[in-house]
Amino acid sequence: MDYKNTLNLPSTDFPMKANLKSTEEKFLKEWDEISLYEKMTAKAKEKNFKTFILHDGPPYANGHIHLGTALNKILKDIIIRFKFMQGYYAPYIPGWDCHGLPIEHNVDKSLKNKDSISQVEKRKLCRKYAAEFVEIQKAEFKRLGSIGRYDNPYLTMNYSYEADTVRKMADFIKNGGLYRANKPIYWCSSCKTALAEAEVEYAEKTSPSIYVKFKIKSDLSDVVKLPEGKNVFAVIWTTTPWTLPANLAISLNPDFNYVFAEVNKNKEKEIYILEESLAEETLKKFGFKDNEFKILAEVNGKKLESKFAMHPFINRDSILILGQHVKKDTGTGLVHTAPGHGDEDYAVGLKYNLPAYAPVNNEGIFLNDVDFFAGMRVFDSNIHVIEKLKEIGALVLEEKIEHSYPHCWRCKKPLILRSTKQWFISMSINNLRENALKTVKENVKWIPKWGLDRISGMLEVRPDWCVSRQRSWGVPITAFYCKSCGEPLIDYDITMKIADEFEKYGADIWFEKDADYFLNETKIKKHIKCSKCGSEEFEKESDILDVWFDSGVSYFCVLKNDEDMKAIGFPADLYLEGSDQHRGWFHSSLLIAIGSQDGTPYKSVLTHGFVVDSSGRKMSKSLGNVIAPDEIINKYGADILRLWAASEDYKNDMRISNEILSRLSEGYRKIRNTIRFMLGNLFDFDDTADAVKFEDLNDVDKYEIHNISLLAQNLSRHYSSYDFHLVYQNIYKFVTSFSSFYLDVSKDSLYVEAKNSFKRRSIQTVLHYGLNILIKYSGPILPFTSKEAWSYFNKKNKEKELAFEYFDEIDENFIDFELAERFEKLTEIRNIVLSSLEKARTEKVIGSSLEALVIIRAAEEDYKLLSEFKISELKEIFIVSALQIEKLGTTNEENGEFISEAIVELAPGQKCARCWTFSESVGTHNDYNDICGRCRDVLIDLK
RNA sequence: ACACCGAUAAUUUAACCGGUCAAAAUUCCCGGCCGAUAACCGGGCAAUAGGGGUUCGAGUCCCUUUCGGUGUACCA
Repeated sequence: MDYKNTLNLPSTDFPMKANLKSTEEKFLKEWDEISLYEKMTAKAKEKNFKTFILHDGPPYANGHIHLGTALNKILKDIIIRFKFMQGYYAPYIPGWDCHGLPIEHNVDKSLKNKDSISQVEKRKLCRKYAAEFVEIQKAEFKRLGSIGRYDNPYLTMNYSYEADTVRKMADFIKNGGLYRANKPIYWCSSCKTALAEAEVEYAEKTSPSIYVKFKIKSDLSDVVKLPEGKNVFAVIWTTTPWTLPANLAISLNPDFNYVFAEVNKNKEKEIYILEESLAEETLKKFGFKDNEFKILAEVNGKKLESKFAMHPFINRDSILILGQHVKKDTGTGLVHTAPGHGDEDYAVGLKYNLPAYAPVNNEGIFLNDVDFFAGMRVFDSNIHVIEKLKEIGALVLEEKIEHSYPHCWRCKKPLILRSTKQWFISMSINNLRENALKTVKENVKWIPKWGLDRISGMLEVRPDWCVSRQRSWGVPITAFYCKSCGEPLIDYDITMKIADEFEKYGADIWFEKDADYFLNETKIKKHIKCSKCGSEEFEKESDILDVWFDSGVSYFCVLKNDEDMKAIGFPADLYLEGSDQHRGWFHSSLLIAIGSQDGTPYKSVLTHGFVVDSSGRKMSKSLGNVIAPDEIINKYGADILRLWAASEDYKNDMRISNEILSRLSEGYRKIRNTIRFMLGNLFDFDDTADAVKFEDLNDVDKYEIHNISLLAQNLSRHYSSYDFHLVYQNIYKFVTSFSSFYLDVSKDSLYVEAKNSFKRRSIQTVLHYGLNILIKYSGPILPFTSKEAWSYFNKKNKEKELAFEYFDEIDENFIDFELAERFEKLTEIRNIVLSSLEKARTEKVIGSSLEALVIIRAAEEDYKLLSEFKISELKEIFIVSALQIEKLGTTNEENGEFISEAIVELAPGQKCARCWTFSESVGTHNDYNDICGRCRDVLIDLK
């Protein structure tokens, strides 16, 4: 007879095969229909939960998302979902960075003739372009399972955001932090704009490396005694020959000593000035042999201050000045100084009242009044400058040098330093630098903690923030210039009024109306006059703000001014971005918030590493190792991608490859299958009617309740400290051990015992308890799979959506370490039994372990432990049909301890056709002669 | 150039403050089961990047080399 139908075999419709792609798409539609996120927030608000604010750093609205952005969004989503389930009100407002050069670039590229279009029209195109990518990325983020206020995100190009950006700038006008100056800044000749430090990339570049001699004009007799009639030269080194036309000085270090070396040059003797320690080496480099040069004298650098040299090819003096920036690791110890083309040059030039002379236009072309090189592009001119130097005999040596050189982050072309008039936010006014350094140390938790060192290091050395850009697509700097004298006018009240205009019409209005509109027609202020010349005619500033200012102001626009965030949003509990944002968004947000006296914008800052390939190299098109999120989602599903994001420690770089993903899918399948098996065994279980009280549970069951409760506590802890890889690790470890021990052991009772038997209900109670925890704690990481599992989980009073559920408090009574210890010791004995069974199996004594009779010859301690259990219990735990326990003699001594051993024989009796256990009771019943007594009782009961 | 981070079996992750033979799982190999079956169970193989040092004891601390990543930057 076939007894299969009399067993309680697992039954569930939860499919074994996930088919994630299509179920995910189905669920996304459902979530959209029921407005999942809105319901979650409404519910949390209603319950007056504590708040948790994760402020989204805006990705740039250009192009499709890549794995890096996907990783970031997934991590954020895990946190948001966890916080909600933990009973927080955790509103999440995603944002996008919409202004800026890259978008303007792409719009320019799409135009046939970019100069034929007005600024206003171009801005419209940029807005449209950005809006399109916001929609594309929004769909891509939602596809990852990310939830948030996607219906109403923050966009830096929203009118209200643009207005708030200007209002925040107004704070800097008011407190004097914003100033205008003519000084060297990074300039991209191709993009024709100034750039900030955050927009500069360093790349290897080959440059000329030349030594040039400047003839000394001044009389040096008061300093040093030299032979009459010899020309004296200051020898400098530079890698940017094109800056020589702008040379105004030569810098020496006041702490260095300089030698006068006589050299034999074409049978004539001339004298070179070089730094003492570098002289010999350098002269040899120039080709002079030991007997071809002679050191005549040595003087301190200070002595040469304010002497004059002659510019090699321009009729102008070059003054010798002193500066600490002169080093002796490279060069000659004499530094060519062009205050218009270098930071240090500018700084030292200030002391000597040298102008920031930079005769180069915005395309990087020499102005018309530059002798010899007018009209040339600066980098092209290098070779001509060298030619010129050769021609006039001023070139001492020419080489090539490979060095890292600043490049534009957008067009990847080399940058130049060029002094122009720009707007800056001062690091010193209002003690910005000092205050920022103080607050990052005292008020922010950095995870990992080296984040503090990183941002502090940057804050310590960074120059004033150049915030103006010579482009169209952005928020204008609301300054004016007097038409007759050029004096700038920038005013707090006017700016605040302009902000109101932006609120209504967007920043576009700045480009549509003329200066008069803002200054007079709007009645902002009447009859404004130039403070310098009294003229009433003004023109508008054409510069816009750095996009880092836009995004940096997000805490203000979103956390302080958004309807949903007001009063609860500031400061944020958490900022979470890639570790490159220490110089980006973390930095700009901080400077703005501190600079405008709003306080620290974040309480903690969490950073993650970058996505790299399986061998640890970064993904790049040229290496061909780029994987698109889309590809992974279609092949494996978003839950697998999320599991990947959770499974690795994101504080380091995150490796990804097809192999890694397919390994991960195995892990996923294990978790899914265990859930499925648990579901299958609960098909007839009603938790309110059938659950066994904890006190009454069998010991093994109590032991598992202990394990599960401990698991829940650990998971909660790891989630709270954002250690998702430990969450995954723990879930996974639990699932495998639970499956191979408890589930395996329980199968017999679950299948064979009567449906409503205590034993079966006791186990089901554990399964129900465990499944509830397993599904809930998988929720933040695997929202799709756990939603699906949840829908099959029969529990009274449960929410339809897992996302509406909360984690349950763990009853401390469920945790019993003493009990656990007993079972852990028992597990050791079980392992001995299992290995004996394995041996017997190899020897073909048995196949299934149920064919076995096990005789345990137990050592003293083990014997004591075993006698605390009933034989029937132990039989189940070892999954054998018969068991005998004996005390061990004196053999088997190892390290002075007695080790228990197990002997395996074929079990007596016959195999029960129903439960497969071997029993002597099989064949003793007339009514059911092929089954055991236990099964017979169950069947009789069934009737 | 400098600073910081990282490198654990074929793969991915563990190992608290330095403490016993470095823990899992997946892959692979061997076997069982055929009532979770594109499943389940048992067994086996296999690692601290290289070299030094501190220590009774080091994956863990220090130095160094290699590789990878990130950041900083006045190489004029």
